[in-house]
Amino acid sequence: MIRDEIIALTAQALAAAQAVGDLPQFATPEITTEHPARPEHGDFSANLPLRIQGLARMKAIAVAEALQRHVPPHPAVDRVIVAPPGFLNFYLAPGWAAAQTDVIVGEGDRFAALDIGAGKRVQIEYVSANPTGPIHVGNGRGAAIGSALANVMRTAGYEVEQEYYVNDAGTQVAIFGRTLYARYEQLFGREVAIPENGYPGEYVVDVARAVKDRDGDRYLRAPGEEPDPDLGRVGLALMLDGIRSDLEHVGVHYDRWYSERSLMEDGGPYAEVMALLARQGQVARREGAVWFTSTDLGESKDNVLIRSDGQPTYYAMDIAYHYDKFIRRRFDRVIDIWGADHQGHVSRVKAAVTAVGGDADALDVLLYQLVTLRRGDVIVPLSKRAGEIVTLRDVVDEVGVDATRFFFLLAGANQTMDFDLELAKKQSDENPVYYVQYAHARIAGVLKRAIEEGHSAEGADVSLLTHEAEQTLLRKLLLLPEVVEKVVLELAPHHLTHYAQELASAFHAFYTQCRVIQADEPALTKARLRLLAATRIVLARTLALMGISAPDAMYSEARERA
RNA sequence: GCCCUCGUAGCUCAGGGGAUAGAGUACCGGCCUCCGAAGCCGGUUGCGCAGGUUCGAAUCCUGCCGGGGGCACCA
Repeated sequence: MIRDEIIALTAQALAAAQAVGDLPQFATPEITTEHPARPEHGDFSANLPLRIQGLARMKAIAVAEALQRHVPPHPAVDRVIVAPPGFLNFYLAPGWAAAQTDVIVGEGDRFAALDIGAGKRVQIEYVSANPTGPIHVGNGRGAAIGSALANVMRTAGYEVEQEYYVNDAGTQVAIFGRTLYARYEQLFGREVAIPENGYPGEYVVDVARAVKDRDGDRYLRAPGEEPDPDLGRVGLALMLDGIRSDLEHVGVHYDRWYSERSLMEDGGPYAEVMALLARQGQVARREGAVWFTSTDLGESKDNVLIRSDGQPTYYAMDIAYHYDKFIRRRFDRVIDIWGADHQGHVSRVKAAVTAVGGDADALDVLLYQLVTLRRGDVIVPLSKRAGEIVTLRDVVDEVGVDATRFFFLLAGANQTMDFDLELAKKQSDENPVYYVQYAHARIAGVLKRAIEEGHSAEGADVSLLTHEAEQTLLRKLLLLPEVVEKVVLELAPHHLTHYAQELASAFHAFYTQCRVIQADEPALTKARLRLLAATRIVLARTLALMGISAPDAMYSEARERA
């Protein structure tokens, strides 16, 4: 990408200046550039002179001037200017920027594809919500982040596998089974209460009804008897179908649904990893339980692996799961995306990964802050155990898939986020996603009209793209590779939404100022059609990375009403 | 009490060592004989507080204040 070429030019200038003695010799620090906030400061700015003024024992301005003399010529660079207090500012050549439209159109869907990943296998596990309840709003945030990150990392050259860890074992599942059985019994007229710590949600009744409609009373036992464990499994499978369908509905697809229960199977990771830890002397039996002696690894405390009732803890299962990720399946990188309420779990899992022979540095745990859900001024509890449950499906039905995903990607994962359902509903027509999609629809509209009127970009002379609005738009197009890189390096897909808005804004400004189709300006028309084609590709790419559609026409409820 | 995280415009959020801190929304005022006005242009408002490091701090460090999360033989 062009930014790397600017960096290379700066490095070459430094080496050349040192070679002829304009600058003294010293170890070269890492060279970076940034995009100046003000356009008059150029397209790229290097602060190298400021950073090495001490090493060079010269004033930053003098260093900058020395570097400036040695920057090799480059077709992309129009000029290099020294600016106080010691910046080296690069200005792109307008003709070169315009010519990039040909590159973009030529690369098409491959534009902004990078090779940071170098084919490394990365596993991204996200959502992984308990199948004891429907997918709710908080899970939706994890879904949007994980899915977008997977898209971007694939574009950046990683081989990505997306996975959902299904918690189909353990205490909560057992409680769900008992709740379901109580609901099931109720459907047959028995006056039983759901368990005290059970799941009060109506969806459990729906599941019970679905089972009854399909299988009748085959899971019914004599009053007072323990529930049939098969009922729990059947119920869980139905819940999972719902979860899968809710996620598919918002465009989230997994390569694999990994069953927690399967960890326990014969020859499975659980037995193997427990034996490994025992062999390494990292377990201890105390107070009837089996502990992982993680304090030896720098953890603040030991943790229970097997409870005194013989049941493995969630932590033990998670160790087995990560053993499977790192040792058995040998992923080069593993990214877990969790709600911030799992924050305390991070260092424990990393310690365990190290203990079982994995590389803890290859594990990134991306925590997203919980979503505060509101209806106006009223806080809606997200907990599945509380009365009102607002599902992801509810939100999507109200504001649409595209707006939901865009909204979740608007804030950085570390930022707590407000999701006001009333506002989201009210603003559905003004959501920023429509601003971005509208840009795409406008382009599609013009291109369609151009074809109808017999125009094409064939043989376009893009050097005619000299208007300020055209040049601004061109520069935005060239930014996508940098955005992709930033998202990957920071594991921060929210940069996509902000870029998308900037790009759309640059396009709308261009559209207003520069008429594309002009019968009496055939050459300019061709050039602008080429610019439109390139813009459309970049915009569609950006939307696709976010998992948002790029419509050729906007659905127009507002216009139909008008 | 200890650990993590966040305090940026009225509101929702970017920016996370650079040059005059941005966007959306809200509010005010302009712009359709012309490719879609779900658009464009202009105006108003801000880095929680106090020290420190640096040529330069919204950004890094320390303390304080405030919000959220965590510190189970829960997941």
